[in-house]
Amino acid sequence: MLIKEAAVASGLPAKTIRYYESLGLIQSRRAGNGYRQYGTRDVERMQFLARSRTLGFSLEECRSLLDLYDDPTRASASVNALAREHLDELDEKIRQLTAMKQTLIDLVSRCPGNQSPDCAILDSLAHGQAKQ
Amino acid sequence: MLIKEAAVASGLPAKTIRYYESLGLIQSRRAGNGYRQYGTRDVERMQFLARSRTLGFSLEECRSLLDLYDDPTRASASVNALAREHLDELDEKIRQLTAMKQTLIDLVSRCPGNQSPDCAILDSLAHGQAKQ
DNA sequence: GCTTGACATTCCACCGGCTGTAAGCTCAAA
DNA sequence: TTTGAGCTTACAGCCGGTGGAATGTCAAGC
Repeated sequence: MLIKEAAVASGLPAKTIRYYESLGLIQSRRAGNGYRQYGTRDVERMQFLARSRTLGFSLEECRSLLDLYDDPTRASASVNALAREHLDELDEKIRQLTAMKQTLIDLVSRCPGNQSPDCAILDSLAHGQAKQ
Repeated sequence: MLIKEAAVASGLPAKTIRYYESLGLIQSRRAGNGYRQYGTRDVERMQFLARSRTLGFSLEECRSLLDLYDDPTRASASVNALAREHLDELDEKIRQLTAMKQTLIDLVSRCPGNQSPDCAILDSLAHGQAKQ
């Protein structure tokens, strides 16, 4: 199949498939006219990448996951460790975003939100009085 | 004061101060030798930006916040609306990351994490069986 | 046979928010 | 006078794509 069909089948934009190939995450055969040609295995690989990205793995992590997937002698402990590390990264991001959110909720609650110029949000940004 | 002192005082790296100036978020006077010279007001502006960034506002949102800060005829409702929009963005990001986290927790719990190659994480990435 | 339109190709630029590096200028201290 | 720190500009790179230009290929319709 051609790239567009593979794109539809995998959920990755054609542009992204070419980009992933340039990074060595995907290979392709070429037809006589230079067009990329894909089979079921290729689409499965694309879906693997799409799902990994959906879980927030970086492309380098995706590369490691694909390497493990391709290696029949892998230990599931390796995959597990990679996933746990990513879980830690997710936790840290969630923690940071939640801290931002809480501070902002507090500020918004103390800003009258009317026609007056007085605003706890700007005061806090200007003078660092995030709390009280 | 010179850029390094302003950097220490504001918490922004000197490089970032120059970058913000290139975007028009900060202005600077120049001494005869071409060196940037900053005063207390400039450092306060940098701190304003640093705090806004800490809360996750984009640089364009920071620009709007600074514009409002500079405008004595502003309505706090404008600031409030900007903050609430950002709060929505934060909520959405947290929601996505939490969804990733939950899926990953589930997968990790079903991966033995031993020397065997069988792994629920890879199975799920390969065949989409995220649940069960 | 010719045109049209939907595909395909490569290559380069851009997004945000910096960060690193290189080449060169300025200045105070030893 | 020379060193070394600090300043300047300009360009490249990071991540994960996305957009666009210029060009090539192919099947269908006239």
